Amino acid sequence: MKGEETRQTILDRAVNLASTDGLEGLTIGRLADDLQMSKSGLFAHFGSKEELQLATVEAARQRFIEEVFRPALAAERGYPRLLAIATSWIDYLRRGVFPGGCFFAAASFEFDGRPGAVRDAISAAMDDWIVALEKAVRLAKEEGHIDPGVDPAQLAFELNALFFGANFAMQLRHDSHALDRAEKAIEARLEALRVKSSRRRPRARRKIA
Amino acid sequence: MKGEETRQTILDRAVNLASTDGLEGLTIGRLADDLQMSKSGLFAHFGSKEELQLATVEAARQRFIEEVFRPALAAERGYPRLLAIATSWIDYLRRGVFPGGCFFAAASFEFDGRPGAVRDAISAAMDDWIVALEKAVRLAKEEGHIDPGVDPAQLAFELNALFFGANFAMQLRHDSHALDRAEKAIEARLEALRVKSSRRRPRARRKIA
DNA sequence: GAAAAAAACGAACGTTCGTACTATTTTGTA
DNA sequence: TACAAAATAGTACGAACGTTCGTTTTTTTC
Repeated sequence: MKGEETRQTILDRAVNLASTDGLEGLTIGRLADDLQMSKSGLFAHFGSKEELQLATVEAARQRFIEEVFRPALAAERGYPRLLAIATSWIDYLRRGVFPGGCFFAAASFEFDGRPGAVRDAISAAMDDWIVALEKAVRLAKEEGHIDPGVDPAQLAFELNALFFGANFAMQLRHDSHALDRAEKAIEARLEALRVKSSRRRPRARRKIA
Repeated sequence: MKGEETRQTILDRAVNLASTDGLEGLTIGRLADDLQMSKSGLFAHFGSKEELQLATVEAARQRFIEEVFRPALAAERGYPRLLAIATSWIDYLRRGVFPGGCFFAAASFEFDGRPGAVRDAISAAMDDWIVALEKAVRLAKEEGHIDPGVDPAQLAFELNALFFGANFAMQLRHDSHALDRAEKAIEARLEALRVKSSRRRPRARRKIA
């Protein structure tokens, strides 16, 4: 059982390293040096560079879910949860959960041009995330909390774009207002769609444009 | 004068390669093979990998200005030009000016975690771009075309975020609606800020929040 | 068209990459 | 505590990395 423990330690470090230097910049030799273990010993845990990368993506996914998604699920379904997810994302960047900013933002832009299993894994993870965002929007609609005319895919697209914009402004430009700007934009966008009615309208049906 | 010509050929190819594989993934050997010239012959043009990367960033910047910014300057100052810049960006992605999507989106996320001259160059280029966006917003305000309460930095941030979001959805997710969504979001955002008055109000003064 | 300058080449350097083997140490269990 | 199994280390490999150097080819200039 020692193996699994070591594996987790390796992946923890790998995720951090990859978030700053990229999944390609993540190298077995450097990772081993960093953890003060032998290249071959580390290598044996994964069998190939690609497997290490895949495991790293999965580990990052777990961390992301734990740090961003799970906490937001505590908020009650509908508008509160939608807002909670968005602010949770901003907060996750603020807390510096990954030292290089958002792991998946970096990974997405690094691998969007190359084929292969790693790219597929990143793509699948991001699909899950976007779908989760869309679902949150849909639930808010069904609860009658937001304008029934809202297109979940469109709103999810815009929210996700603001996340990337925040990551960019913070990490590359060191813009200290980056998170404030993103928060402001998100809140304005969501607030504008909000239905003020005190009457609940669950099961609202309407085909979106 | 043959040298300069070759240099340009190299950089053209380098920019394309880097837009898909990244500036670190761009390797002198592969680039030389690609152009059917010797590693050393190519190398001599730049003297170091870093200089090649810097020259590549600069070449990409020229291309970006030529393909995105310059055409938009044809639109008359104020709201039309602001909208032109935004739609020009979308169109530049649609035309596939860089084979791997937006060069600067990729470069920004690749280098936002590493120090050095290359990162600085990318950062400077993006600064110019953001400042240009802000200026377009400011001019639209001064022309009285949009709500005088608009914060140029905030709006530039949001527009840029939508660009990145479009690039992400298109390149990684192969979402065929990516550009439509971005366009829709941009137009909605700008249209909402628009001042419908037929009366021109140049020199509108108002401190923004 | 000869001489000078610039550009491109080919081979080799030392280093690091991912990976393959075998040996050694550590761990869990009978 | 002995023994099997699992985990880690050590060594070596071929390939590719960025870089250097001396030579050859091409271009420019007089």
